[in-house]
Amino acid sequence: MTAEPAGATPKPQRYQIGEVAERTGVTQRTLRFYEEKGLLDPPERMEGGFRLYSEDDINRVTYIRRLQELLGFTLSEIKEMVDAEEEMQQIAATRRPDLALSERVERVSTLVAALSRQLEVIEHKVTHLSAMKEELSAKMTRMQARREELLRQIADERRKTKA
Amino acid sequence: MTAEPAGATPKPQRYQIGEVAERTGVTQRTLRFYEEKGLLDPPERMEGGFRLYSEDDINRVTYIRRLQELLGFTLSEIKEMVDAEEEMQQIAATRRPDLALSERVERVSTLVAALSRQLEVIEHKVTHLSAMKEELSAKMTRMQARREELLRQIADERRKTKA
DNA sequence: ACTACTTTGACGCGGCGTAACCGTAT
DNA sequence: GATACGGTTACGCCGCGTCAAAGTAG
Repeated sequence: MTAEPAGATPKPQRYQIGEVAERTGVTQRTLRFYEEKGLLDPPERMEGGFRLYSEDDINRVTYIRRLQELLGFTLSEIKEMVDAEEEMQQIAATRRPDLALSERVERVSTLVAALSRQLEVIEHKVTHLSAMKEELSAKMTRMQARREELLRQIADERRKTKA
Repeated sequence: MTAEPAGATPKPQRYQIGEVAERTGVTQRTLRFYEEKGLLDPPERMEGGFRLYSEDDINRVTYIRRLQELLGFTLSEIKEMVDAEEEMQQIAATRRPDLALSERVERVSTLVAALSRQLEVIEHKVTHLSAMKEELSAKMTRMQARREELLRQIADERRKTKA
């Protein structure tokens, strides 16, 4: 019986901190640290106190890491962003679509602002990286040529010594 | 007479730490710190002890910063790279091209290795950034649509109230 | 003699790494 | 009950930011 009884909540998969660390590529220390700083909200625990993370938690971690490593945002900047995102989802889940219409516009707007900030950073980085790439590959070819030249000189040297 | 007397060394431009900081976009603290860590070699000083940087020093700083910010290398990784680069230039300048031929091949090789490492990182970053960009712009359009929708709802609301 | 700039300390902070010591899972 | 894994606490490191107190440049 792997099928769910109709109407039952399909018991959601949970992961211990070690597996989450492996899958996300961060250390356990980092996971606890993010929690401490409010970037991850406190996960469930089992009886003995072991943390149990959900898939959503994992996605959040990879999201945080990308903002950090690829875009270079600080953790406090990232916190603002994930907070905004979270508020959004709560609003989307709430079934009182009325009452706070202008509020909701506000949230969406701040989220759009955050997204466009991120997009700007990305484009900035991509252009600079491309320029750097050109430069480096040019230098690379020069160096390889130089290396060839030196190797030829060494070969000549050896022939002389033989003769 | 702005022309150089024949054979005279055209007095090289030097800059104080403040100007260097401005031009490179780092703080004075950072410049002193890089020097302390051996990333910049100690610049000249004037009588009273003020640092005097050359154009080469400035280029080095911007080079360091790009490796840091765009590629995400640590300062110790960067130190290895600039050290290799420096050795190369010394070898290129030295007018005893013989004697250390195999040595020179070694240096060039390590430099090529460093360059290809950098290129790898660049390509890795560019692909991930592009993917992220697609994702974000998709989300962006969704959010903007949502915003429009909400604004329309608000307009409707107002018409009702009026009526 | 003024003002702007620079010097060397020294402490602080963000973002974790790394034990240490103890409790939990299986 | 042995072995692997996780919990908290605490100190350390990197890459600087930020005074503070004193000296130099022009």
